[in-house]
Amino acid sequence: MRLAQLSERSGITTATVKYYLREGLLPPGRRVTATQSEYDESHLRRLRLIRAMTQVGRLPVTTVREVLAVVDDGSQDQHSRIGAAVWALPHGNEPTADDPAVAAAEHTVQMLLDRVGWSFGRLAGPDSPAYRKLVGAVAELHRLGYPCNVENLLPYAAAASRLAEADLDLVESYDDAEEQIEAAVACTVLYEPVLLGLRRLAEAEECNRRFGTGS
Amino acid sequence: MRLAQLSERSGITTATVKYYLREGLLPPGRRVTATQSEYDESHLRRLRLIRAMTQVGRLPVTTVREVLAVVDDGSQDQHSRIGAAVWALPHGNEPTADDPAVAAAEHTVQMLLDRVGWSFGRLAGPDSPAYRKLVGAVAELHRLGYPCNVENLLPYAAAASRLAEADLDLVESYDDAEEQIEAAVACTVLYEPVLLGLRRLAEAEECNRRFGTGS
DNA sequence: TCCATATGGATAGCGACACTATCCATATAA
DNA sequence: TTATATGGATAGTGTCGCTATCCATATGGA
Repeated sequence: MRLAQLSERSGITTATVKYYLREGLLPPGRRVTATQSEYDESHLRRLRLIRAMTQVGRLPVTTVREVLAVVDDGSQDQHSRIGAAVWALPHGNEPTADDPAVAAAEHTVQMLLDRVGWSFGRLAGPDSPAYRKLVGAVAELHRLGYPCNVENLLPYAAAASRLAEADLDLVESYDDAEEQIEAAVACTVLYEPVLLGLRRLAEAEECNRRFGTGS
Repeated sequence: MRLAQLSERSGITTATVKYYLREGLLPPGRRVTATQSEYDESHLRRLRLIRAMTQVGRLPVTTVREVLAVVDDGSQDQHSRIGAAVWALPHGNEPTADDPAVAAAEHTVQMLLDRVGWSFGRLAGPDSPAYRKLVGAVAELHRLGYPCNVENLLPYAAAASRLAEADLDLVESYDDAEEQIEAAVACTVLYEPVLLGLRRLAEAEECNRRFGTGS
């Protein structure tokens, strides 16, 4: 498969594919002559993964590059790579240090994690993007004066726990190791808008149930 | 309170406050002379709400304007406004019509909603942003070849349902009508990164439990 | 053999967006 | 009186994800 066909089958313009090549998101094809390369199905899958992260997950390309580096890192064992790839995913504003709201948030999060008994090994330590992201979000809630204590967070943690089981089940349904990692990344990202959309629908439904006349 | 103090207490530069005034996100202050206005606590709360939506929710300003229009719309009753404000919140790429993946997604979503028994009145019909967002997300999963049938979605819907109860409980804990609406919007937006962060931590935890040696 | 077409590579430009900086006439507070 | 602040208008900035253009080389069908 050459560039034009790769572009056609993926629905991405050649200019954009070249851009991804340039940025190191898409590995170069197998050089068949000095000025031509051959691409295969793995390049198609990679393009899908890139689009999932950029278009759906709205991750900046630098983050995508970091995630893909982990996906491609053959020096780690399979399970570490799944964890590490998801590890690298989060984005968004990092919380600023030396902020009292951040310290309070960190405390809240620690109590929550104690309460639900998440031990996190090296995959989700206090330096992991997911943890930082969570602390930043809780800090923002504190800063804006909205309630966010352990009691408020518990239902969220319980929900997250059940979703993680479903997610990992789905990942384990793949046989190929490479596809498992890609699925872990893609599904983590792609199910986010699903989750947020369902939550909003559920809020509307609950609104109706509590207040609505139904009309 | 005048502009400089509003800026200082909110931590937003005067230039940006002026920008929000210009864009119609922040209502003008009470004109005290020809060249000066007086701002109050409601302006501070409004600024917090704007920042929650723009900084945390990453909503474009046009969307923020639409949401705030509903928040300020006195012609509707309280409960409709809560629903309507959350209704207007979603953003992101609208699914393109005449796409087979969208049709399939719509079918899947319909079956899911049947299954969980969400009736949605006028708050969450098939034209609501939340519904469109959900369909678009499911379509993207289909398009990229990842499994997303009713069975996959059920745990997500169940989780969303429980979270909605917690969210509405929190909203109802406010006494003031205006604050209830603001809290509904703010908490819907502000708890999103919390939820996504917890989900990623939970995935890491589940990864550890299934595969990890712990070390 | 010839030549339209495609390729990889490099570089510059674009459009959207959320601010940000500057300027100005007026008005206020010390 | 005079330094400072205000509302208002307008233009500029920086980031980011592409997109368009150009070019020397190579291919492959007539």
